[in-house]
Amino acid sequence: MVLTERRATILGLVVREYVQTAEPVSSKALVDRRGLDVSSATVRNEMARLEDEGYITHPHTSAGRIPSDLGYRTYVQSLMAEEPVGVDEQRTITHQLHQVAGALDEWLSLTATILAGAVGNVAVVTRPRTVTAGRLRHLQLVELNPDTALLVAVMDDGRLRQRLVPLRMPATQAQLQDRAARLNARLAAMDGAGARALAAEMADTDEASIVRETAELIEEHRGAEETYLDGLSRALRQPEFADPDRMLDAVARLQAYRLRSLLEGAADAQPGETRVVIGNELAADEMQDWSVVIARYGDSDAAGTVAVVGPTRMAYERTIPRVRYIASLMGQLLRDMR
Amino acid sequence: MVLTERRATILGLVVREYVQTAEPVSSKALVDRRGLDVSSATVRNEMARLEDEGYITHPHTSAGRIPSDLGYRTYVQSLMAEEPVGVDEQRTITHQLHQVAGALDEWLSLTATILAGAVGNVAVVTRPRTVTAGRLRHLQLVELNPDTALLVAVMDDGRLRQRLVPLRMPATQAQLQDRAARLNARLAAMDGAGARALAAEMADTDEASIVRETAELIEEHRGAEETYLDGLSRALRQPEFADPDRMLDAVARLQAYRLRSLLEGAADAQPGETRVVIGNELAADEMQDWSVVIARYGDSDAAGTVAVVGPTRMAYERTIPRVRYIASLMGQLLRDMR
DNA sequence: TGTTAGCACTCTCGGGGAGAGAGTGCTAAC
DNA sequence: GTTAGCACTCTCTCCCCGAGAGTGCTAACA
Repeated sequence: MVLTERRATILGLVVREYVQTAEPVSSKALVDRRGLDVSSATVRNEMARLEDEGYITHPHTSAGRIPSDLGYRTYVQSLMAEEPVGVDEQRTITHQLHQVAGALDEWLSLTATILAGAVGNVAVVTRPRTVTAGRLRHLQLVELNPDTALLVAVMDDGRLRQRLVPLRMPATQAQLQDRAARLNARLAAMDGAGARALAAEMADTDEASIVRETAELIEEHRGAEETYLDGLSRALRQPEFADPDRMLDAVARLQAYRLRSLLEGAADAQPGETRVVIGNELAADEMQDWSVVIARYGDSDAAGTVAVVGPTRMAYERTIPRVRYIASLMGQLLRDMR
Repeated sequence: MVLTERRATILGLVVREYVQTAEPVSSKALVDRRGLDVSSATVRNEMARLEDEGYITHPHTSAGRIPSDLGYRTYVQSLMAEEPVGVDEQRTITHQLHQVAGALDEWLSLTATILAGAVGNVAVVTRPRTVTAGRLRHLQLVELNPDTALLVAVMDDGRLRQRLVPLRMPATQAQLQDRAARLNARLAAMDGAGARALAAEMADTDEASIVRETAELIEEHRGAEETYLDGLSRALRQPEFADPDRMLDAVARLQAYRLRSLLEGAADAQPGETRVVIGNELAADEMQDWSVVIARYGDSDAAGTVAVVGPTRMAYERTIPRVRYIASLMGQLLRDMR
């Protein structure tokens, strides 16, 4: 059964009104506040049909309607008009972003803060990862004391990893420098397995153990995903968290490391594409009240994720374009960096 | 007016009982559950005196007593018997800690998690900083593409900082290497001001701009404090946060960057010393319901902070020795690293 | 003089209406 | 197909009341 035009209008109004007020929407409220030119009785009839078809529900008999997940989905898919990011807002955002150009991690964390502020929900940003994700670009050895050196690895996604390595033979900085240069020649662009293989075929010297440590660093790096999150305390002010149990639940759930499963859903998305996952569409059973708006940024060389996480009652028409905008900005900045 | 022995006993019992139950403590409860061998009427008399002297208070006429900040202070100072960290607990902790030896940042974040788990409150750990805090140990240049290099600075506290530098003259990795070696000779152990002065007296070349960027990195690094925090969602389960407003307030307040003022109070503490700051002793007016147990770890070369933050109703006898134990472990590990 | 039993008093907390209000679904008329 | 009217349902809030917990005071006792 396809939605008649009027029912679609009413559904749209129900969603907008509910998103704004967080109260079940009555037929009368729609007529009075949204200027429908039919009577509330007609609206009630239509609402009953919408409920039959699964777009809205009833918390109890004498309450207004709230959108179901299907209702939100339909709204996002075909009823909503996106609210574009205004010129002023664009200017503010780019201005804030350019404050810290140069240091990727500060820049990512700032992006999460800006996005969270723009949409009033929790924002998550992941550091861009290269497709190969885990090849060495360069390594360096720094003398700390006669029998310890600091091994610094620059990975192909521009991230650094460090580790202390004990030296059996004391070495000066100049000697370490030479050694690093030699190893760079052999290890450049290698992945963990390659480095491991190389270490295996070397004699048991300090150099072999450095190669072994490097292999470990590379593999460690492959698995590590760095996420930046902000906006929690503001998101918790929303009425869905008025109950302390729910609030506690949200806090526990939004620990960065638990978000991964939420973000995985968009791993295959193309940069430029923005996905919306609503309520029961989320794989995680215990997150049925949540929605995620998610986009990938970057290009075929290196890509990361930007997302907004919040209750299903979310201002999708604001959130979606803002996630998209931030993602495109980040893609641009990432290109500029190279 | 000095506390009589019996009043001291009663105060101690009130604190212990209240910490355990989170309910105001009645005279009857003390006699029944804590085995005092006087009548509840006598206890009531003593409680009235304790209240006159400011050690305990009354939420309302017909409720039991709860400790005041002075009551907790007295308890911590002279009534409490510390609950030592058991052998099993020690083993568990050291075992967990040794899982990640080698990578300082993972190790710090794990420490926060372990401590939070051990005391059931929020734990905060800061990365050790050197006293000079902001001298360069070593710099390195890595070629990214013909006109950009990655500047990697190893700071004297072992932390890395990176920045992209544009090159006017394209350079190969080998050339960059030479350049880095030359600059290292001139910049070694310099602070930000020194590097800045050096840049000023150099001709306007790529090298000068690298030195300038390095100066900025050093100064940036000086100001940066890295804090690791864990245990929030567990701490929020305590009854003091049953009210959603209070919970929200706590979440907003415990954002890592707001904790600095709390931790500053112990900046002058010696490693080995554990400080307790209770309620109104905290400088921050809006944190009067909170207590902080704090210790410094490290030595005269490099030191950081370990702290537990929670409601004034805190199991001090458990928390204090655990903070101290973790701090001493960290000091040890830090020594081993060098 | 310190301790204790007894008792009146105070305050909170939870449950149980009761009434107001909001909103629906249905019916009948237009 | 639309609408007015109306009975009905359900929640929400307020208020009241009784139970219970705990105190402070007084007077008796050791």
